[in-house]
Amino acid sequence: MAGIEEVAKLAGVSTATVSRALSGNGSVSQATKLKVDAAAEQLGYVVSSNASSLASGRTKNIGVVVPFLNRWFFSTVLEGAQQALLRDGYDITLYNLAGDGAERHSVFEHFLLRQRVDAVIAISLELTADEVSRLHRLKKPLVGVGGPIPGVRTLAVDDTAVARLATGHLIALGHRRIGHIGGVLELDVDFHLPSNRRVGYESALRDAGLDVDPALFRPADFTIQGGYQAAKQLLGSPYGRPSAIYAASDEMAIGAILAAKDLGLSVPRDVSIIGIDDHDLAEFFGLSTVAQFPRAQGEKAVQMLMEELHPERHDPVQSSIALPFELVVRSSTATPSAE
Amino acid sequence: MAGIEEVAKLAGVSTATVSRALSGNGSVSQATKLKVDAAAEQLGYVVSSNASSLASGRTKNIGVVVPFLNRWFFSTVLEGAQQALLRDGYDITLYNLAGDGAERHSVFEHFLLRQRVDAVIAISLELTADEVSRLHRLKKPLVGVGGPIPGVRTLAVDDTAVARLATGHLIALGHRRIGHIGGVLELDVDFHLPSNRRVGYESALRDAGLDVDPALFRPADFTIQGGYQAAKQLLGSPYGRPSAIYAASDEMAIGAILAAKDLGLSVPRDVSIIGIDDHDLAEFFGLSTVAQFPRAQGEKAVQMLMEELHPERHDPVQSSIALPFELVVRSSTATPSAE
DNA sequence: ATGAAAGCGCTAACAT
DNA sequence: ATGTTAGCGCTTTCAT
Repeated sequence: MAGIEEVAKLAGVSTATVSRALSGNGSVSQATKLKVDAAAEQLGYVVSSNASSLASGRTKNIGVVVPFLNRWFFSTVLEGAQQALLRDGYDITLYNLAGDGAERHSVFEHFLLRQRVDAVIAISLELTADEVSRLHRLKKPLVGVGGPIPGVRTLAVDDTAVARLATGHLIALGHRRIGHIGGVLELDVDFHLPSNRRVGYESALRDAGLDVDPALFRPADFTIQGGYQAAKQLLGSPYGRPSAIYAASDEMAIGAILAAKDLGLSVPRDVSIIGIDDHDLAEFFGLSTVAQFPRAQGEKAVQMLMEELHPERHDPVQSSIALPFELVVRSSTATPSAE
Repeated sequence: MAGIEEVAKLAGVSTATVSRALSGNGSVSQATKLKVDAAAEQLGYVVSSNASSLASGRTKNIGVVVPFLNRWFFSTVLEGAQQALLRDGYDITLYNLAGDGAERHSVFEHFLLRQRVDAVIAISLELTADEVSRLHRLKKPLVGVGGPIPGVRTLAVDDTAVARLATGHLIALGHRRIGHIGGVLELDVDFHLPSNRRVGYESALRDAGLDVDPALFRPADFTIQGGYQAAKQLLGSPYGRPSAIYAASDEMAIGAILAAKDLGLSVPRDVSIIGIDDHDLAEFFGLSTVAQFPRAQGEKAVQMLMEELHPERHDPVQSSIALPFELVVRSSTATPSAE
């Protein structure tokens, strides 16, 4: 393990100059920079992040906190963030809050606060006021993705508008009885999106002069399984069967498609189905959906943090950003067939 | 940010004693330990990981390298590892090698070597000899999960045996024409499992005195989509249609189930299908499979690293471990129907 | 543009 | 069992 001193010796300069040359902070002549780079290269020198962090107070490391890893949305945001950070020379330290409150507590008490990170990205996590204020007190920039955190800059699609768009699509096709598979309320206190996605649905119905029928709502857990079961119940009833279903996530929508098939119903002839997300599998299932772009969300979160961490290098921070979303019509939605 | 000095002052001891009391290294009387703990608690003191790492040479941080994040196997291993590490007070720094070689190169050149980690877990990644030797030179323990790395302790199920078990199950049911959906060879140089899973299939066939018919093999990319397309081709042919399909992953097997349905074939009456993994969705689809336990694999990888990092605290290292796997019979496999 | 030197906040000998 | 002290390997003033 070559140290900075050896590089300095080989390049014939002081360690201070090596540090400046390699980090880009402070001015170094073109000529010496070249010498230093060559020496570092030759020795295979890599800075010790610990020594560097200790001396500078910067860790070049971002903490990312997620509630789950094995869900498409989270892992995709994470991937986007990771790639953006890699470009800026940052590492990611991952905190997975799956599990009980004890785990969560320990993450905050002992891990995040260890000064191992320069900033934190919280994905779909509603942090408590206490957790937020601790981070603030440490002057760690914090940005949320996909879930509103009070007092924190958050990157999230307008869930109500998204829901209205999905529902509106069905209404525009002529559907009048539109079922909704939404989130379980008890589950996932961290999510507000289930209720927002329901609010948008209801407002779209009302705007179209349609009644909101509570019998047409089924809660589920955002999984394919959950969507399947909810859809079976919705579609099983011979009387009030909806001609269309709007599910609050693509995974649940896919479950609904499978349920319809198993009931012998044809999609979209007998029932139209739309989801939200544009999940990897949506295309395969021909699922109409409202796309959000989690990978881009991850990248944008990084960009926001970089602006806070390096104000000099960036244009002024835009405090609030409207995230894009987009209706994607595939083959799971169509005009309702004549009764 | 309270420092160790303030804690020492408050507790009325030296910083060395605080360090010992809090870390558990070195001996401290019960009484002073209590005092120190109280003082630290009162001040909200948390050690600076950088200062600690710099002084001790230990980072309490493990690097985890994965090729993808949004695949069930990887994220599940990662989750298992994360949870195990949390218990031991370790953080995870995540390196995602998705993307091109440049990214991979930069991960190794500049990230892993920054001395930010005490050890590395490589998931389903075949590291080059050069990459391995660099890690070795740095004396960083390295363990692989799910993919064989030459010269490195690897945790992996015996893929050949697993494949033989899956195929054997079909043979035992009486199937004679057994198709196989396996990995694309060009894709994923990092995986050897596709070929091992094919070798096991072929050897099971031969053991049973059955011919290996190359027409019954289709490559796919380990996704549901890929499995669907491969299965359509396998099942579409009216002549040589296999009575059973063994897919090298559950995701591909699920694709095969969907393909069978779309072709109007009933599973398992017209065709039996088995996969490998015991994916989250396997139960939902009634998929018979050979379960491996990725979460446990992640935990075990951590355990191995801990044994290397803290030999004193652990029983002697078992160098090689046979990982468990288990046939799970659900409703996608059955005796072939009479011709 | 470059160098000298004082820390960054801890840990680990070494003493006692 | 506890204190003293010398670093760990850098970055960053402050000079020049």
